[in-house]
Amino acid sequence: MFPFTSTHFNRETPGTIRNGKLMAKDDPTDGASGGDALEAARREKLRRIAELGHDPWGSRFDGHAPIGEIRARENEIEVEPTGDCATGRPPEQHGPAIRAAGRIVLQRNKGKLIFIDIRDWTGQIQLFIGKNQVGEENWELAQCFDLGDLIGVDGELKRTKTGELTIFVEKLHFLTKALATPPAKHHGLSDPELRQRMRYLDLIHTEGVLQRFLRRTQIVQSIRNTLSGDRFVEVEGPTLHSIAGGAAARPFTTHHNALDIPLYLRIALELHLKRLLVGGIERVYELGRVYRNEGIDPRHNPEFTMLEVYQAYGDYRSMMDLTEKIIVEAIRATGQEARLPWGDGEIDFTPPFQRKTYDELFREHTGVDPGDAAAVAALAEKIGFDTAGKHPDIIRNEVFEEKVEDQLKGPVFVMDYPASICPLTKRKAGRPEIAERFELFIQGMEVANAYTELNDPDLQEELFTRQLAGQAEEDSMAKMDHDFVRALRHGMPPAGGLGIGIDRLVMLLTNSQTIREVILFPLLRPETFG
RNA sequence: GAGGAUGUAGCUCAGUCGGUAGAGCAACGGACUUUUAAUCCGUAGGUCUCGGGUUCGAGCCCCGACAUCCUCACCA
Repeated sequence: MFPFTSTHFNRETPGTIRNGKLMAKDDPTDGASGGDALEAARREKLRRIAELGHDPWGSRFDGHAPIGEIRARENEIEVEPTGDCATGRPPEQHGPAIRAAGRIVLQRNKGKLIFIDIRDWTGQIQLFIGKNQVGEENWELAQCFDLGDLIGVDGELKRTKTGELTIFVEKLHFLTKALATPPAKHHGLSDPELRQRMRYLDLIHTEGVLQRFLRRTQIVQSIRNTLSGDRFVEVEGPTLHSIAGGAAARPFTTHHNALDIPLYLRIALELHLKRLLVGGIERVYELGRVYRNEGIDPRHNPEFTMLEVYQAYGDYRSMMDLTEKIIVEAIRATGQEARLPWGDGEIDFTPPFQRKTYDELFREHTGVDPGDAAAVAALAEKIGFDTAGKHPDIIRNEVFEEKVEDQLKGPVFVMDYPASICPLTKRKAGRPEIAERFELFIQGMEVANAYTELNDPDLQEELFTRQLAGQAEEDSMAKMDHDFVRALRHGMPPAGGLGIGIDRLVMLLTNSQTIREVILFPLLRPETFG
């Protein structure tokens, strides 16, 4: 039995019901503003649903098939050649018995006949509800349906006269009332702010959004599969750091009460994963959230998902092969081919990706010899950079970021960076000014960053110190991580390490031009209610 | 942090020169048993983001605030 009486659900419905219809005299919309009137009408129907003996908030509903699977049973419909085109009477059909559940997204009332489209996360299908076919009880219940309600149905899968695959309903189940009005049925939500704040509505009503986020899941799952297939193990490092290291970024700060110490949300996974290399976990990765207290734009969100992988006895070339494999497999996992659409154009992910050196690309895009410090400085001045007192590598890199990176449509591995801007990277044998590092650029975006990891504790300590000298004192990231250096003193195997920005990779693999399209709940200022 | 754009009904959007606030969808009432953006008739729905100012009169002009978007800055 349903222990529900109207009073459980009736907040304060100003209208009254006679003969099941709202009487104009006591119209709940009377004097109410638009939104309130819409909700009042829905609450009134909710009350009637309870009166009819149904729980407006539903309960467990077993045995229903995903709509996508139901649609695939179309070929089970048998048609007997008894149709009569002249009278419009459809031919006799026999289809499989179906139980489905979903949200009402379209409704067309046609006298003693209602067509409803319900949707679940696998698809959408039409329902046929005829007054004479479903009986009085079901028909009364159907009068209480609004767009957005969740219902279940039992019926037979057949086709209408126009050939539309349809569940001819025999019994209705009420699963959940929607008190709020959904967006316009064909325009959906277009206000980007509403789409982000009310992602639940965006997922239901904006074309392609649900598919995009499911595809994100496929990509992440594929990455785990690829790594696991290569015998990498996944671990979980701490997200609360007393020293936020492994990258240069401003951290979020917080505080632990019992220990009474300041803490930082992690800005990278690197330093703890390398400690695990020391500890003998020879192939290790973490796929998790990092936090950087910096600006927000179409390519940056304050919290984002990072993959970092470390492989003992590898180097940055092993990481290049792995990066390519991870991306190619991810594309396959989403059911796509190597040439992916991107805006008006496309990106060709056919391996092998281009591999070019930093110097090569510098020369190519600036026409200046990267080894000619004076010429590079002159170019920097021309662009408008302040070069006074700066290390030539820093100047060169500023020019590289300004003039080269945007041009790298890629995918292209940029190899062999100036050592002085890579404090965690091993130097090339015999060429201490070059670091064994690559970054993968696609559409001007840095998607991956990898090193042959520096495992010389003395050099690491020196580079930390040198880095500190150039940092502002209040910059909390600029702290020597003594424990990390101590770990290196116990011997970290030569290794390759890789970081991939998952959100950016998902952008590229889902043709999404902003990072907020691939993050379910991007950071927004809190909304003020009331 | 700087500059620009936007903010009107639940949703999507018009709103001319400063002169009574508009449409579609959704809602409510009515007709309709093969519709599919159903159709048709009728009704109702507004703190024009918020606060000041100018004006006889402001959705519109001016100032400020708030939010979002874009560009730039920041970002190993």
